[in-house]
Amino acid sequence: MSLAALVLDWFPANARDLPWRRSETTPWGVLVSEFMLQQTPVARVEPVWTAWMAQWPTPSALAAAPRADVLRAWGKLGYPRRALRLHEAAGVIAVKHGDVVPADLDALEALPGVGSYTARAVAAFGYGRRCPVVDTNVRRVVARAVHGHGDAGPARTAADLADVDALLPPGDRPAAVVSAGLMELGAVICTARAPRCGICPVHAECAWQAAGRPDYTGPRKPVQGFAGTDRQVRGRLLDVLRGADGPVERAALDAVWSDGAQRDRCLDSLLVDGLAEQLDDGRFALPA
DNA sequence: CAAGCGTGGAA
DNA sequence: TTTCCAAGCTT
Repeated sequence: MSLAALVLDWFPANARDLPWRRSETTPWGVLVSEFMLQQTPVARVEPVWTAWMAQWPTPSALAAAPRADVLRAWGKLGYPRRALRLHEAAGVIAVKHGDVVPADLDALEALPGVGSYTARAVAAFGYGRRCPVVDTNVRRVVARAVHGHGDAGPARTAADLADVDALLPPGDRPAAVVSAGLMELGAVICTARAPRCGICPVHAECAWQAAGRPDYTGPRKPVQGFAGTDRQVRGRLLDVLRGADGPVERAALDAVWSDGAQRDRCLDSLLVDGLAEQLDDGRFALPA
């Protein structure tokens, strides 16, 4: 039995019941979920996605909202520039695509905040197309099950796509199911640390098992620090703006970080990014 | 192309 | 406590 066939058997019966996977979810709902899931755990996304879709069920609905509302709804998901890009993308979809999320890869990738992964995920999960989807989960599953390595090394974009393309069955529907299944496998079974090989549906066909599960010896991705970085400072500044009912005095922002030079630099960068605005009276607020 | 971009749960 | 990591994108 092939890897794809094993995944095809396993996934429908074992898939987590995530709200964006339900049959009534629109491609717009899928796109929103993919934005939120970029570098962010499923558990944190679920409640935000549900509230978001209730408030903005279509691209045009989101596009009509003030950025401040969008940033508050995004809450503490992290990387708030994603929220602005989703807002922008919604505007493009509303005016250039008749309020319908495009199914075409090139049109999808032209949207702000949509790269190769997100475009392919929308095509596969939103439209049921046969379209190789390569994320960190899939790369790890392929590295192990196909290549017998302990983990995926640095991305090899074209080769990664070819690897996955070679796994997918020919039809749109089964290929889309396998794509979702490969991601699910990487998320819940073939995990980065402590993979659950004992209950893995692909165990019998896994090259890593066959090779005796050798350790990964390649280069490790350096883990990003956080404490003391601009990212932390920006997060604190934005948290003040999100939590305030209206504009805040500079003093309220000064209080969140003692290093004035770093604080000023971060506040400037938030203004540049469109995540904050300064009013004529000198106070600061989320953008209108 | 390497670096920068948030946040918080789990090991 | 510290470290690692979670469905990437942009410049």
